[in-house]
Amino acid sequence: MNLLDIGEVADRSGVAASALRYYEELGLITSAGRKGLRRQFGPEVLLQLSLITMGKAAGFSLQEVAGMFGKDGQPDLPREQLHARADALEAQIRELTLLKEALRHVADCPAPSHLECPKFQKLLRAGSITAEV
Amino acid sequence: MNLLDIGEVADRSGVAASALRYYEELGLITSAGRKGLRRQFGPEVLLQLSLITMGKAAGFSLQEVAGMFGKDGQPDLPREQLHARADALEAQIRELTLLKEALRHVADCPAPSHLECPKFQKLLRAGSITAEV
DNA sequence: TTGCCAATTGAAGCCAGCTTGAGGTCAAGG
DNA sequence: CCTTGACCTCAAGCTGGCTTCAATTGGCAA
Repeated sequence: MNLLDIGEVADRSGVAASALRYYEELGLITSAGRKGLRRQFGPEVLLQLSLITMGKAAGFSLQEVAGMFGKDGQPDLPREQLHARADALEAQIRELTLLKEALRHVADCPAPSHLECPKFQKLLRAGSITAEV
Repeated sequence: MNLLDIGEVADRSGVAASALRYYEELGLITSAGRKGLRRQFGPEVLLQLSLITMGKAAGFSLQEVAGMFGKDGQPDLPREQLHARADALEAQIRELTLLKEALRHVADCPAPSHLECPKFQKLLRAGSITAEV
């Protein structure tokens, strides 16, 4: 059988064994059984972990990610939520882009105080989050 | 004088007063002085807070934000490092863009199991985040 | 059979980033 | 002058996502 020890899964997925146990506790993954005390994982867990890792990177909490999987690890995805999250990602990407431009500006603009440089202020104000200054 | 009470700053910036005190403790912002016990903030703090908020939204820790922009929005870093930072941001933006596309795909793809959809797998593998499956 | 070493458990600890609470101060308005 | 309420400090608490620890079990190679 191609069942995997937790250490094997940890190595292959890059997720720490302790984290795997934690995920199992939360119900994000399931072990196929035990050999003695030891959990044995089926190979599909690796793909599930990719999804989990991706979901985390996308800004979902583990609870939210858990909500995206049916009991059998089949994704059961709430379209609306996904689009909402994609929108949030887009917003974050915009922020990152602004930040990037701000950094480049600061690196290149010879003005003594950037906070007073109109170009810089414009960048700041472009953030949706920005206070009304 | 146009100095601001902490409550005023909180209102205008949308950042809670307790958070402002915390930021000051960390050295991210500075109060211009005190009136009795009360901190008085100069108006430039609002711009600084924009920067901080933007950095946070972009996923940086407060320490990192502090490193990018010192007080006054003056960077503590030499040009070269700033550009390196900006490059790193660009990479991060590419990652997030992939992620975003993966999310949209999942939201819209009618395949019964995304894990088996080749398009999806390709997206997964495009991310550096993915385990070697 | 023995011994090693990976895996097990439950509880506790850790970090960031604040928030909350208790108890105290003080500037301004009536 | 007195009250009010916004502010102060310091310490403790909270959430999420793990990690670490101590004590124990048991699979597998020799």
